[in-house]
Amino acid sequence: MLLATWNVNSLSVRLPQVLDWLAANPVDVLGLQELKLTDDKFPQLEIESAGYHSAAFGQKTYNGVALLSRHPMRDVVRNLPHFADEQARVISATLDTPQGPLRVINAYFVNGQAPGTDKFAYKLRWLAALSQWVREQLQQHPRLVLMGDFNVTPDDRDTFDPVGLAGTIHHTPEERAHFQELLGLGLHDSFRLFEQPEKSFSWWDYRMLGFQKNRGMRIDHILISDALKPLASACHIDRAPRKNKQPSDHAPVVLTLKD
DNA sequence: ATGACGGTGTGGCACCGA
Repeated sequence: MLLATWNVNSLSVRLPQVLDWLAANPVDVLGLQELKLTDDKFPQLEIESAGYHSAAFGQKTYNGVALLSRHPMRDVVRNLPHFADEQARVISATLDTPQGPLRVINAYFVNGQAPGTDKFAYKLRWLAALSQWVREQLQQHPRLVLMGDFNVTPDDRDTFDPVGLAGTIHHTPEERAHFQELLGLGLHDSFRLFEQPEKSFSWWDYRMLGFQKNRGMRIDHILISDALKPLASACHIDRAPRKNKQPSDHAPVVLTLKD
């Protein structure tokens, strides 16, 4: 069973790449972020033709998330129930897989701009609300996955310049403490369950030849619950789509679970 | 210190992302 997350930075622009990628990588579940389109413009038919059920939660211009699944989905929840938010950032659903139900939370975490800004304060409030939601969901769904664009580097290993970028956005102690809090709920960073190449990143700046110089960050993650941890057999970042013409600035992260 | 690149919306640019 394969699960993946990918910030596509506009699904309108990236749909052909998503369909190509799914044809080459027929994952069971794909969480998408930054759709940047409203639900009436969501390409449900094209995705269905590729063999996927879908549930979308979009908005105009910014944000927007969706879950694509080869297995039927139910109990879809949009955004964080106890956190009023104008921004479409979270979609949760239960997938009925042959191995049993799997709860998947797919999120586009707040960027936060810079410490000390209103956006950063919003990020910290949003992170606290997310933790509460994940805590509740874990109580009901032991087989749980939290995937998405976290906009947090968990560790100094996860950034190209840990010294120069120390304390800047995506690298602050507050953001990393929230990441640890998620792990403390009983989740595991599936990427770090396996040996990985040094300087493994999932995002690279479009500017200044970021990808070519591997000046990136690992900010896209797939966290899995205690019950799923023994089933994880591999996790990798697929850099291939970043080499496409008109790429997203993010690359997909792919997790393999044993059946 | 700033902008660099790319997407959107709307407009001749500004805003946002990370």
